[in-house]
Amino acid sequence: MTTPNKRDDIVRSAMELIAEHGFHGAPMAMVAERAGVGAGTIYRYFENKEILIIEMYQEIEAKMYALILDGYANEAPIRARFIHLWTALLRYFIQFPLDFRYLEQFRNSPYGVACRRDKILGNKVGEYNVFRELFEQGAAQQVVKDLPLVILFSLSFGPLLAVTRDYILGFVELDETMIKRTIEACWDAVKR
Amino acid sequence: MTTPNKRDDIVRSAMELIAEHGFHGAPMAMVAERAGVGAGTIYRYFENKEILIIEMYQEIEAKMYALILDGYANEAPIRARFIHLWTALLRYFIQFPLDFRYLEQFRNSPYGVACRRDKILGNKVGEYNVFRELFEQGAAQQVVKDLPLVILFSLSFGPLLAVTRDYILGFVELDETMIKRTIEACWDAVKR
DNA sequence: TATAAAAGAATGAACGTTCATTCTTACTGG
DNA sequence: CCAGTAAGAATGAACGTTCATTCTTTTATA
Repeated sequence: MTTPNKRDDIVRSAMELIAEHGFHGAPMAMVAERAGVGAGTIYRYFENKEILIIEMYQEIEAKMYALILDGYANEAPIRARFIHLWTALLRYFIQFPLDFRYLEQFRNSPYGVACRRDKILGNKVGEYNVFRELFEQGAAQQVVKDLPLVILFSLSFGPLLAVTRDYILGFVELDETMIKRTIEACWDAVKR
Repeated sequence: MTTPNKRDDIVRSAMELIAEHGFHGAPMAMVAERAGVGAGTIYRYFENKEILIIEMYQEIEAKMYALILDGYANEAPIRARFIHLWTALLRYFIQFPLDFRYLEQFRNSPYGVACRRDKILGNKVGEYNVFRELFEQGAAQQVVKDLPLVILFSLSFGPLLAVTRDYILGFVELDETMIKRTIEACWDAVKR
């Protein structure tokens, strides 16, 4: 009975449980039960829990990039591009809070740290990265602060993620103007 | 054999393990071994693991407040007070990276979220809070952005914590000028 | 010797993973 | 069109391990 969506059921189930209760609050048995499959079935689709976790992250990342790059104008001014990307990101998180919470769990796990270490210290120079490109051009045009790339990332993503977190935890409401002003504050942190 | 520092040994051991490997990477048996005590001994000092975790958080918080309030001038201008507090906080994290990593683990745990929820929604109006006072006065004097308190917190702590995290993970170096410019960028995010 | 403290072996619950088995589907020759 | 059979997807009980906590024994102190 190979329904084509059995894998998707497992992913959705694991995602909900992990986003809400963390990796250790999502035992495979519970993932299986919620997905409506047998415990062993998961292992037909994913070699083990770690691989399930990493593949889920990669799927979210791909989905996220597709969304924020939609309508992105490569030749627009730095500030406009920044506003576009950060706004799209915040909207994405608002629309898919489960994705955000999963990413947060991932970020704070050994997998996430290792992943980030690779990206930063690995010096994948060939690899294309919208964010890096944006900041490098911004530095060249002297419209963003003259600081290391890593710090520019932290200064601009830090507040965005913190606000998103508070919104998703129900600590604050975000209407259109609040979104706009939050993104502008993120820009203020990096603009020269 | 009541050495007076047995409790401290347990706390230090638990702190190191939790900071480095998370709550689930710090089994009680390992905490005991590193502290040089028997597994059962821990339960003479702490009722259970959860209470150990929470008490450790409270100890760090107290230590942190003592440090950042040292030399804090209540009547100084908003910006100067902001710089003082954020700089002291960053220096504290740099000096005690274990404390920072423990706090991060705690923040991302159910304990930490519940704790924060209490502080924000509990409306502990009577409770004194330097940060809230600073932002409220800043808003009154129109030197900080007219945004909800929660968002001002996120905008200013978000980048600080993100940069600290990158420093502690070894992704970036922080000399005196870099510290100064990072704090100023945090200020830029909230200043009007 | 009596009492409190410390130790670490014992316990039971919970976990990720495996595997013998069952069930479903696809394919075959008549 | 229909048995009959092979292939492989799905299952869930069972396993070995790990964990927090408890219990019994040993040790130190008074």
